[in-house]
Amino acid sequence: MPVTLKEVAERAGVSRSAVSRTFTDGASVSEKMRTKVEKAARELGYSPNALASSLTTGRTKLIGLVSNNFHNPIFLEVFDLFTRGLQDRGLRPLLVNLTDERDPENSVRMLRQYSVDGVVVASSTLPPEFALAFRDAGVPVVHSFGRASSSPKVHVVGIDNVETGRMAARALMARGYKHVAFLGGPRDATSTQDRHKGFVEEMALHPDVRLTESFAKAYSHEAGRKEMLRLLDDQPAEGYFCGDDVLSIGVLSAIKDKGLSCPDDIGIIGLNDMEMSRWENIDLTTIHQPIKQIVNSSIELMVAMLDEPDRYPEARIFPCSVVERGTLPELPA
Amino acid sequence: MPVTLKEVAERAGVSRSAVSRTFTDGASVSEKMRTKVEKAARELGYSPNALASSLTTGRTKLIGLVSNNFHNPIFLEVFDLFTRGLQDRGLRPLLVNLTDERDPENSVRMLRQYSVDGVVVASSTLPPEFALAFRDAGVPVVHSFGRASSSPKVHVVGIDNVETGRMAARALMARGYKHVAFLGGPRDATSTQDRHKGFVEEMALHPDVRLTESFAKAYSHEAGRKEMLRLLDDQPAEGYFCGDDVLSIGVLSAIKDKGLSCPDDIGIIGLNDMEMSRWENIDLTTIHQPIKQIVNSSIELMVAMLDEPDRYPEARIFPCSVVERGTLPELPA
DNA sequence: TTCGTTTTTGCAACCGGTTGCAAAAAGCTA
DNA sequence: TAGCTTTTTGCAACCGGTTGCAAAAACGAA
Repeated sequence: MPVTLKEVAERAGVSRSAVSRTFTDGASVSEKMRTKVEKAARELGYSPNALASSLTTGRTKLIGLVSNNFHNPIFLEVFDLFTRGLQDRGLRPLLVNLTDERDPENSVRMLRQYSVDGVVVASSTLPPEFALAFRDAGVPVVHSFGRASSSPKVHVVGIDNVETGRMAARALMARGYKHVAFLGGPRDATSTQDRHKGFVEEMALHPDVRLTESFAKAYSHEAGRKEMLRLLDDQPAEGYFCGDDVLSIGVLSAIKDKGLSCPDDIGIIGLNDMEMSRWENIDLTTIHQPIKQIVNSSIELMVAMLDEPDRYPEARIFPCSVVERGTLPELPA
Repeated sequence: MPVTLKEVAERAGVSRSAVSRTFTDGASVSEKMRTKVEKAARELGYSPNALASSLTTGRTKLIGLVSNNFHNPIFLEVFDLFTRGLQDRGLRPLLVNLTDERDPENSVRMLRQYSVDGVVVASSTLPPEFALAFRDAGVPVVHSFGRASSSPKVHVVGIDNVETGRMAARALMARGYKHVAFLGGPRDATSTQDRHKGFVEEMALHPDVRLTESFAKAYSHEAGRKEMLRLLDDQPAEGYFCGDDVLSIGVLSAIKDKGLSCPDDIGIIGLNDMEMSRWENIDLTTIHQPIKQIVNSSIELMVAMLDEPDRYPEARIFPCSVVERGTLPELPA
């Protein structure tokens, strides 16, 4: 059983308020009082109960961190950045795994029971309704890796997925391919839809080039591999823009399995530039998504919202860029 | 601002206790009262404040999930299993990232401020002092993937790392190698020490076989790759037991880089059998660590401890087994 | 219908803190 | 040293719940 304020007060021979004040910064306490209380606290090994104080202050410093894809290694990087960034600001992440959860209300209720100060939805595949549900419940929310609507209802930090689609198309066109393909992530994810849109738009400028399209069931290795194995049975394209990196790696695995080689037989460009894509035995050409900036910006936004809950929603969009590696042929000079 | 108990009580025209009771199971409430209160609660959109109730019950249902390696993909699997398993039991994981944290006291203080009901230390590299510090603070603790001491001070769930070392040695010996090597993880991790011990012990039975040893700085791709590149400049062994899977993959990358091939020039066996090792373009021969069982058992143990805090500490050890894949030559028939 | 039992309900105190307010102490000026 | 300000301190109420206890209500038996 932990030491309480009252015990410290008794030992120091002062009132409970005095103890409370020495532990709240900005409160008025004399130097003499402070040292006396701190001494007693140290001797007793006291540290204040954050949850009890939240009752009166209305602040728990708890932030819900909501995600749904625990099979995509990029989220390990995302969790690392979020946990450290939040910790550095004295906030604590309450991790929520929404795999298999379809009802936003459910998660809202759960996080509200814990009076989280805010919620970060970190996912490009969760429908916008989740972020909205939190907003409607009066909880500050940031949707990281979400879609930047033109009239955003919630704060969004991420990238312009339509533009990345165009970028990928241009990268493939630069190779002179005559048949390219879009192999997207799950159809209902806004990120997939936007990347698809941009890709198709850009390809419309090249009516002579054949374009095929398909979609994997998830942003995962297995889904990418399965879909590609299917495609390879038919008439595969020369170059593929894959939904994301982990999906790309699944695709690479399928290509290798069929005895084909990348980039000689088939070229691949992914999206994310996760750590693994840099590994020399993967060496994936991909579009860099600045996740560090996105996460840090999300955290800053969250912190700002804690002081200003009705802050006007904004979209923060970070530019991406192609990282040339080994899964597309070298560019002609 | 959320609805409170009091408001529900007023609307239903009953006492606050009555409302409280309808939301605590096992409490005595008449059917009539229950429906009346539930109606009012529904209309107001009330859900009880878990933190406030924790004040009197002494239970927050918050579990600290402590880890320090966010660069090893296996931990994404571990987080997935933990978050889901805890959620299923009505518990909530408070994620703590201990990268760069050297002082156990610090993390203890932090988690105590949030009155977590228990702590799971999920790491094979954190020194036992961390788990001990929690225990000494009177917080139920399970060390998952920790070392099973003969006189355990805290609950440990994991594998017999010494035995895995022996296993790996036998697997390499079965290939008839005359020069094998141990390429461990960080020297100060108990898991590294134990795997090393077992490996050396088993190799002592083969005095004719040359044995070399080295250690990478972390269980990470980069560390494995760096160390292997260094080793390859000298006189490499024929077969390597690598600290874990992600390290193995780093090693594979180094091998490929030097124009060598695996398993023809050099054989590799890892440890963990993480999802990625099954990927066809990695196809790592490795020792399977039953992480699903370990995680679930850890959770069960934690749940048991919540009811029985002074439960006598036990070690739960799960057997491992070699998974034959593509990075060791096929076994002679 | 009455009386003893059992169940249901409300009161009030408490969990571990915070905070507005007024009294007490300290500081300053003359 | 008196008189006025400013700072420090303690009191007491409150945050949103829970719970032991006793009163009230419902039940059952005679």
